[in-house]
Amino acid sequence: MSSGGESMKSLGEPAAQPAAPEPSEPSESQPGTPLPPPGHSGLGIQEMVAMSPELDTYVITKKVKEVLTDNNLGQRLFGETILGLTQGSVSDLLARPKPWHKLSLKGREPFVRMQLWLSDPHNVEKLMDMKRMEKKAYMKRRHSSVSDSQPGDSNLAGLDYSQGASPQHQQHHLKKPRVVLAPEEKEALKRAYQQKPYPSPKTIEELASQLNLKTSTVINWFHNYRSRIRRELFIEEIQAGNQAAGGESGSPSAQGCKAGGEGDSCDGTESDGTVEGRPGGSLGPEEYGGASEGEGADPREEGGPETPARSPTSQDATTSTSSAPGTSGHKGGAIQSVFSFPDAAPATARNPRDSSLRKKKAANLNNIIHRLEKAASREEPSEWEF
DNA sequence: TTGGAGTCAATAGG
DNA sequence: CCTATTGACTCCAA
Repeated sequence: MSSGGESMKSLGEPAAQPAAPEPSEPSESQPGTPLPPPGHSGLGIQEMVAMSPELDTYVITKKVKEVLTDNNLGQRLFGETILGLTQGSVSDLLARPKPWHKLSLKGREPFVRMQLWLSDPHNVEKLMDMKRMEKKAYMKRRHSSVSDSQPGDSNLAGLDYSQGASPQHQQHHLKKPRVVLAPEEKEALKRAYQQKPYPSPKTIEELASQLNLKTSTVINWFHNYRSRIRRELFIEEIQAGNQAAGGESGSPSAQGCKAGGEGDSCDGTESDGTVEGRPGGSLGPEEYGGASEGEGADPREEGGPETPARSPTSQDATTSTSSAPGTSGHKGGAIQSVFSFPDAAPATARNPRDSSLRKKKAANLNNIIHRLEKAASREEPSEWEF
C-alpha cells in the first residue's frame, strides 16, 4: 500500500460496475503532463482511464478512421491536437489497436481520448476549424515573409547551418543517419528469431558481426520484432472475435487477409518461406520452429487437441444508448455517458477456421519456452530432449 | 540487466 | 500534402 496510486486491476470479467466516486487521488502527479489540452482543465484523463469500463478499441479506432477520412482530417492534426501523439504513432494505433485488456494504463489513454472525442460531434468541427486556420497561416507565410505567432514551433534564427550540400557521408557526431536494414539483413534476423526469439548476448554479438551491424541495432531489432509480432497476434484475436457483423453503416471491410503479394501469405507473420528446403516439409499448415540446420533439435510438440480455446473476452453489452448528438452538452459529469456507444455489433460469429493464428502461436511457443526455462532454472539450454 | 510497452521521428510510398 | 513502416529511445517492472 505504499506508493502505488492506481490500483484497479483485473478487468477480466464483466462483473459489476466499479462506479467508484473517486477515492481521492492526491498523489497523482506525473512529471509534467505530456499533453496540455488547449483549454481544458479539470478531470484528468488518467482518472477516467482508471475507471473506464472495457472499451472496444477496435470499434473506436474504426470509428475514428471513418470520421477522419469523412472529414478530410489528417492523422497528424488529430494526433497532435487530440491525442498528443505524433502522426506515426497515430497511424499505428489506428491500424493495429491492441485489445483493451492487453493495454497498460498508459496505453489506454489514447483510446479514452478518442472515445471522448467521438462522443461529441462538435469536436469534429473544432478540428476542422483548426485545420482551416493552419492552412491559412501556412498560406500567409507563403505569401508574406512574416511569421506570425503560432503555437507550434519557433523560428530559431541566427543558427549556423553549414554543410548540407551532399547528404552523403557525414560521420560527424551531429546526426545519426538512421539505420536502414537491407532486406537480406532483415531476412537473416527473422531467421535467427525463428531459431531463437531470445538470443543470448553471445548470439547477438555473433549476429551483429556476421551482418555487420551494431550490437545495439540487433538488440533493438529483436525487441521491436518481438513486440510487433506479439501485437499482430492480438489483432487477429480481436478480429476473429468480432469479425462479421452484417448491417453496419458502410463497414469498410474488415478483411484480415489481403491476397496479392508475392510471398505474403494471409497472415502477417512474414511468410518467411525461406525456411530452408526441408525434406518432406509440407506438413500441416505451417511449421515455425524450424530448427533445421545444426543440432537435431526437434521441438515437435504433439499437437494439442485444440488450442486452449480463446477465453471469451466478450463483454459487449453495449447498451444502445441512443445518444442524441447535441443533447445537453454536459461534460465533466457522467463519464458513463461518454463510454457508451451508439455503435453496436453483437455479432458473435466465430470463424471456424483460425489458421494463421495457430502459426503465430507456434512462433510464440518458442518465446514461452524460453522464458519458462529461464524462470525454472537459470541455465543455458544446451540441448533439449523431450 | 533483460524484456515489454509506448512513442518518437526519419523516411519510404502515394 | 498524407499515411505506413520501423530503428531507437524512455520508462518501468521483475
